[in-house]
Amino acid sequence: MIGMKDVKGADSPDLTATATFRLGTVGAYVTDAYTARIDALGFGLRPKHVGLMTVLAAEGPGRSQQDLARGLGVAPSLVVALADHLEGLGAVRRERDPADRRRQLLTLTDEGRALLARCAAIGHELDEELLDGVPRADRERLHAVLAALAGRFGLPG
Amino acid sequence: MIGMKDVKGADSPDLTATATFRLGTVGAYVTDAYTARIDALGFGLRPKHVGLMTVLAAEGPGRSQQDLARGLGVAPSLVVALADHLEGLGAVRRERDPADRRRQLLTLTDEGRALLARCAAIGHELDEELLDGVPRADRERLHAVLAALAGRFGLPG
DNA sequence: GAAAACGATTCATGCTCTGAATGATTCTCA
DNA sequence: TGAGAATCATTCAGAGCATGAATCGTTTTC
Repeated sequence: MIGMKDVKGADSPDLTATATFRLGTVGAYVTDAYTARIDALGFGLRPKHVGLMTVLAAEGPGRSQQDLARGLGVAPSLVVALADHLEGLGAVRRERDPADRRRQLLTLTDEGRALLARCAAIGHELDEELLDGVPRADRERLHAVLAALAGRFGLPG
Repeated sequence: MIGMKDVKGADSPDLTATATFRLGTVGAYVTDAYTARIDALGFGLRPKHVGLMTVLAAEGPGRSQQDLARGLGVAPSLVVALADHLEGLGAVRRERDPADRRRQLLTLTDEGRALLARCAAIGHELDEELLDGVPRADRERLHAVLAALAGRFGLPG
């Protein structure tokens, strides 16, 4: 039976054998699951809100919205909406930069840090469920490769 | 300096340390890159079109649109639009099931197979570029883990 | 043979995101 | 110094993708 599926012609390249395909489908699935979890918190949070808080926590306080937009890879106008919502939750503070009053400096508040911590905890819970049964060595290698790729692509984190 | 970042309180759980976060961001990045490539083909193809062709190729001809919708995890009405477009390209054939004339049986044409092959080739090219420099052993392990997860989640492929 | 169930299709709508236009502030440099 | 270019945040209209309800034809059930 070996080779039977090739009877009709040359071996067709299999898309499902690519990392591109697997990363895309698995990534979308995981993101959907995560979206549902943070939505259940009831604060109207979407992954991009968490992303914004994450870069805010990572790159220290006092980033302009322009910086954030670049860091997140989104349009500046979207950062406005994200920041509006987070500000409404008290998770983020907006202050005009005294040195350049065009800029809005965003800072994560203590409440924001607490909220981000909850979102991070949800991520860890989800990891446990999704990767249940995957050997620790495999998990670590997966994480190492993904982190390396993220760094190469200039992704946040 | 060790532990300095914890000065202000308990060690905050780090979202960027989760597979959830990494799979989400890296997956979205890779999907964007792939979307741009297949778009450059000029056939108006989006990842879901390729997904539809992929399950059609994998699960043999003669699937109803209802089946496909379940397999892809999308609403049946979306399959209509996807199939419309692919039919317009000559990549897919629509035939009423003689045994149940409510059903539309979708079949990948030879042209469809050729188109899918091109899309798969693009995926492999992208793999080469994105994973350039990643050791073969790591690539294989990455793929194995992702394939296992995809199977567990019931994803196509 | 009537009613319920099922499949495909259309359509209106929601959601996310973008890019252009606007207003305020700062920078450039003649 | 002062006029025009550049920069930042914001608003707003609109594109694009996906969904769910309504509809029509077909089949199943009893």
